[in-house]
Amino acid sequence: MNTKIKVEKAKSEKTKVKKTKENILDAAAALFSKHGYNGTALRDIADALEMKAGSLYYHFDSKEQLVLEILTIGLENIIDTVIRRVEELPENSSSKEILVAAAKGHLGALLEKGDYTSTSIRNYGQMPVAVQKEGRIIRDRYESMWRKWLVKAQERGDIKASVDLKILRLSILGALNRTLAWYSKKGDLSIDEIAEIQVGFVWDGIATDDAR
Amino acid sequence: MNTKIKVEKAKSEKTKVKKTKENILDAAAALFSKHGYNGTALRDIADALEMKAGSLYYHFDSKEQLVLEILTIGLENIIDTVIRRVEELPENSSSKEILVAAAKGHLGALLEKGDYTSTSIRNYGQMPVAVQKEGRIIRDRYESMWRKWLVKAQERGDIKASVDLKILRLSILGALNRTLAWYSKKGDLSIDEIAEIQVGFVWDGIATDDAR
DNA sequence: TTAACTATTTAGTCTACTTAAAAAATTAAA
DNA sequence: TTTAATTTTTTAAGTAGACTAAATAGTTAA
Repeated sequence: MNTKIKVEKAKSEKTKVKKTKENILDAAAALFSKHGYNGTALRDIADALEMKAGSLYYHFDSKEQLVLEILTIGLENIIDTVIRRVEELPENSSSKEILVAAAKGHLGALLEKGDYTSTSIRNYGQMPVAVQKEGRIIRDRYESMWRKWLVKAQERGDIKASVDLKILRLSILGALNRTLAWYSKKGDLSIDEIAEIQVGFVWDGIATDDAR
Repeated sequence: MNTKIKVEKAKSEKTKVKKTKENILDAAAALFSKHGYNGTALRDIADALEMKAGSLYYHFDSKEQLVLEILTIGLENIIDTVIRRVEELPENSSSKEILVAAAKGHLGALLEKGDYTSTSIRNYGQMPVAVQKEGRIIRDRYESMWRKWLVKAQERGDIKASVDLKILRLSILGALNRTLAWYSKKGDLSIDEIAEIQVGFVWDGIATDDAR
């Protein structure tokens, strides 16, 4: 078989087909983000690209698979952002600094990234159950990063030995994710400030010395 | 006009019509809870009651309105449970005790109530946007109860003056709601214990004295 | 018994996802 | 360049599910 030519062909094809697929993903992400999963018909996506709805099926098996790809890209995006923020820290950073950096990355990705991330988070609940299940796999990978940071902090003696790290992790992420529901750019607090405040609550506690 | 008779008639009708409507709500809540909003066809609901799908429209204007009624009942359920738990406390309870009781009520309603509550929470994201918007009105009423408790605690000097109560409230509820995603009856912790732990994190803080 | 009202069914419309076959466009080979 | 093969898009029809209007059945009041 003429492998050389085959590879050449594959390469030139790829750039073209891939481009179309990318365009579809972009248009879909933008529409899902604005009108939700159920509020966006394949027709709408096709219209935005001056195609017919049926044509989308050459590139995707179903609407479900289409949104799954968007979800995956969006979630990877969050993971990358958080990792970067933590890696940017100096070597000798404190446990609290690491958690704050991770929280800032998490909120930043959630609140100010583009259509893919926003579709992934805001419309997660609307997606078909099968898609949500796939998303959970990526999320688990993400959460294990947090698990690592928390274990390290406890081993260092910075987090009380009595603290249940699993519940802690889920509490922190639950609190951070909830921010999506109320954050507004017009508010007087920046995303970084909100992250710092939320980690601060759980790190230092909110009670006065009298009340403990 | 013969008002007397009209009222009489209305009364006897009501019990009968209301019964049918109630049956529809019950069947729908059970199915939504199990298969989700989009995963449940009106056909399925009608089948469960040995009716035809079209008949449902005599009792409800739309699928949307049907799920809205279920959502409302479920949310009211949570509010009632939380209020009851807090009112059961002795007069002189501490701020922390009040918050813990509210958290227990919140988690209890979320995790162990019936189909209405579980539909309201688990499928909230799947519901039509208009329904979610309605739900938000009730949720706001609920959150203002929390606001009240927190303000009181801060006025008493039990919560640090520097704490932003709005962010605190949203953090706590975010953390509690997230429990729905991971709680399992088979776990070794009871619902009350989880509530106590989560409030404990934010009340006392997780850091060791060394790390602050 | 009849008239009015209540409740349910039937039959069909509409929208949106999906599929299969046909057509068009592109690429490779002769 | 022409032909053949392959890729991509469109067309047209199929299906499912929400919804509607008209017909029918059942119930209550006079």
